Amino acid sequence: MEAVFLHAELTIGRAARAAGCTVPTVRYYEEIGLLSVVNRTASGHRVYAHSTVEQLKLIRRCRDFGMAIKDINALIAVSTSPAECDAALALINEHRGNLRDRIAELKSLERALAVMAARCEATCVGGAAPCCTIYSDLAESG
Amino acid sequence: MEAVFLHAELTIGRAARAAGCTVPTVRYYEEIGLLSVVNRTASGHRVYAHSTVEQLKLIRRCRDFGMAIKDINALIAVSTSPAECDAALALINEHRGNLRDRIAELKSLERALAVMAARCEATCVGGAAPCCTIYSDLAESG
DNA sequence: ATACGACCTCAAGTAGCTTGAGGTTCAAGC
DNA sequence: GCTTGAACCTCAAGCTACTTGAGGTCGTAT
Repeated sequence: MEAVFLHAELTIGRAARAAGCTVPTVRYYEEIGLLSVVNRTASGHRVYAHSTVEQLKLIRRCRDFGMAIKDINALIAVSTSPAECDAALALINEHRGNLRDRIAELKSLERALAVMAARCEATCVGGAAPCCTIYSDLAESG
Repeated sequence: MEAVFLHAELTIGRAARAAGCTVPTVRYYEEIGLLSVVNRTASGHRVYAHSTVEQLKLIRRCRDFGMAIKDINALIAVSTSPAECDAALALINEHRGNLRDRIAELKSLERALAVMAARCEATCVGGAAPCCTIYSDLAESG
């Protein structure tokens, strides 16, 4: 008897692979209540229905988007009440704003580092100036 | 006697403000050995010399740049051996690469979210479509 | 029969701090 | 000289989002 798992039901390992995360991560999501508690085989192994795997994929995708778990919980919460499209859209747009802010921040950091590297290369020619500009640049507010 | 602290020596509160972080953070840096152990007054209050405050500023600036503490430790380590400009520059450039990768990643996420939001606005006109596209978009691999 | 991978639970570790409890010390005003 | 309130002290625990490890069971292929 090997057909214990129907085509739509997966072990935790296969569910994790389908969602692109690790097995302990899946168990962790269940533990904190982000993923609904799943059925078990007689021996205690978890069995994942197709819909649960979809839920897991959604969670992973949101995490990959940099969303915090509490925000994903909020998104899932509004998804359970039908036609709460406005709320979902608002959450998505809020997160877009966060992303844009973070991108701008990182860009300015990268520019500052580029300036520092260029100054070092110009000043510490030969690679052995004891007065390397990098440390003084780092210590300055900028 | 109020001139216990010379003009170059600061309390932990002033040092933290100078570096733009909190007091517990400064103590934490000392605890983990990132910041050197400082002198104390007779009553046990920490006293920060100008050079220590500069070191703290450097640490905070690197953290603001998104560098991990172990990387900052490496940078400080090369800074103690004179003329290790090459090593410092290599660390900086490595971090620039990390930053650029992260920026590209976030940009693609933002684009994907923008597409999702646009699709929702186009499909769920009126804000109450029960078939909102956001959830199916999120569940898809993208 | 035996090996081996995949599964199980529970506990602790990770980064980089923050927060809280409970108690001194300092500087200023009266 | 006394009191108030801010700033300091230590130690411990909490936070996010997981990962890692120990020690054991289950499933299946040979």
